[in-house]
Amino acid sequence: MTRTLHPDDFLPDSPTVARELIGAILLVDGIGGRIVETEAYDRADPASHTFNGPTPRNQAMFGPPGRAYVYRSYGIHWCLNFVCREEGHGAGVLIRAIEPLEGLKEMRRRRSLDDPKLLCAGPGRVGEALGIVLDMNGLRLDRKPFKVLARDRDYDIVTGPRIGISKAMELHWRFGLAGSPFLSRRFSPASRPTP
DNA sequence: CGAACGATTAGCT
DNA sequence: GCTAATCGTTCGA
Repeated sequence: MTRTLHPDDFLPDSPTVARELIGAILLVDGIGGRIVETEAYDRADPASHTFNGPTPRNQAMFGPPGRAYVYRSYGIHWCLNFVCREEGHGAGVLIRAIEPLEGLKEMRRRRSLDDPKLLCAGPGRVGEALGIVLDMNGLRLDRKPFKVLARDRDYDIVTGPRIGISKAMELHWRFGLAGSPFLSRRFSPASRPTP
């Protein structure tokens, strides 16, 4: 039995939410799959878009929890985050990789790619496969076009430093489903499953 | 107003 | 492993 996540489920700190999201199902207009990799960001976090306070781009992250924060990465890719904490805090979770389960045909068409292991293995790839666009910025995650279902059981989780950043490398705020073939990158062998 | 810089990816060595 | 591609955001002058 699965439960649709409610905005209140996103009130805890972002590393806690990022960990809870491993194994959850994310669908956009019915297309998507199981979340297998996430990263947490917080206001008091030099690597976060919100570190220097509110700007036009990051306003959604300072809005209420349980909403989408969509941003353009490297002028090319649309990346999806889930806003966490109480309104005004500025925290969120980046969705970095998904195990494709629903709408494989449409995802393959959007990505011009067959290999399911590469369809959603990275935040930009997730954005392309799920059809994320800027119009979705700020939308509630418990309403169309989104559907987010809580994980149906416990999963073994691995952690490590976040990818593609140069600050706060000491924070191990990247979370992954242990052994998943759908990760954007392997976790360091030194990273061990956590309880 | 100009310029540097990315929470990345694909393609090549 | 290395780098070009590509453009909106952000910050300093």
